[in-house]
Amino acid sequence: MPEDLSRLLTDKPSLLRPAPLTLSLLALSRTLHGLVAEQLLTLDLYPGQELILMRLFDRDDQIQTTLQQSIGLDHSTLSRSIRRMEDAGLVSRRPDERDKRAMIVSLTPAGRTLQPRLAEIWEQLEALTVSTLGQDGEDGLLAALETLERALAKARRKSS
Amino acid sequence: MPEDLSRLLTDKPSLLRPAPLTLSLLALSRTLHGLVAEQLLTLDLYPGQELILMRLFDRDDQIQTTLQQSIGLDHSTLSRSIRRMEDAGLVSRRPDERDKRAMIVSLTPAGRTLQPRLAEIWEQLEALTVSTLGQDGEDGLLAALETLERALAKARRKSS
DNA sequence: TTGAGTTATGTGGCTAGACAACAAATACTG
DNA sequence: CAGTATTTGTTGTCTAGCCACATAACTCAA
Repeated sequence: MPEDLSRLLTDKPSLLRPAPLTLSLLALSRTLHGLVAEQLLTLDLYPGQELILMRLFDRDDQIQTTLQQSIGLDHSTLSRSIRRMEDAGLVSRRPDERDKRAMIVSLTPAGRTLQPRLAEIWEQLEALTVSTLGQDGEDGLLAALETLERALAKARRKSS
Repeated sequence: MPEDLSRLLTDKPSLLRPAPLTLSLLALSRTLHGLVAEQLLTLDLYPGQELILMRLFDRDDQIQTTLQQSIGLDHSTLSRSIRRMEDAGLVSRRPDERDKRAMIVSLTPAGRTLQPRLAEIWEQLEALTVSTLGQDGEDGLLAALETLERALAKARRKSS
């Protein structure tokens, strides 16, 4: 194994050195995404599919567009993801009787099976972060993250 | 415009309610990614390409594998991204004389042009986050994020 | 020197995600 | 009521990113 691994990890691009917070956020974002993807793969899920499942856990039999709006991804992304989840046997689709354009997405028993296992993943992640930071540090971080998220979301809306 | 937008935004999946920190991190991660992608697109860059450019800004004429190791993406991802950047005229590639397997990636003048514009994007992002949090809150958040990132990276290494 | 192992890169195939174009059904409006 | 506009969903095409496999070149040891 390369013993200069730590050197590589701390070797950050100099363009990002004047932006330490942005750099940290980007690094954390990437690591988190990889970690989540890794955990989801143990359930044969791909990133993004868990968002659909969690919405259906809360309320089953939803119109595709309703799911799309609550999740915030593009409708074309949802269309394809849901089709793959249908192929995988996690959800089923049927046309709405009243609005023949709409498709109602429902959980299958196999899809519902994933609920406790998904909950376990989030529990483990939360336990890991909380134990890393300590309960006190966690509260402050949580507030800061939420403030930041709102500000960034606002900034994104403005520029679009 | 839908006036229940705020309701939708605060309508979080109940599975993630017991994991508020994880939820915040995921939400922030997604928003940040979208915001960065949006900014990069103004430079005709796609997410991930800026990582390659920043490494080349720091040190030009790098072997592809060296770039890959410092960035941490899969070599196949780098291979394709660099080829597209070559097509776009941002970098050039030539085989190494000594090691005929290796490809040396170099910035073109057009690629170097992006350095100040990329720096500007990071500056704006940093200014946005700092102004949102305040200088004091920023320091604490920065420390927490770095601690978290290390812990998550470690957790990911362990499980793989 | 010859042959096995390693390394550097590329390619095929899968996923997510965005945008654009389109069809079908519904809603609205003159 | 007829025609237009909006909504819903699908598909095509681009990007990133991963894994698995293949190829060429280098390294090292017998």
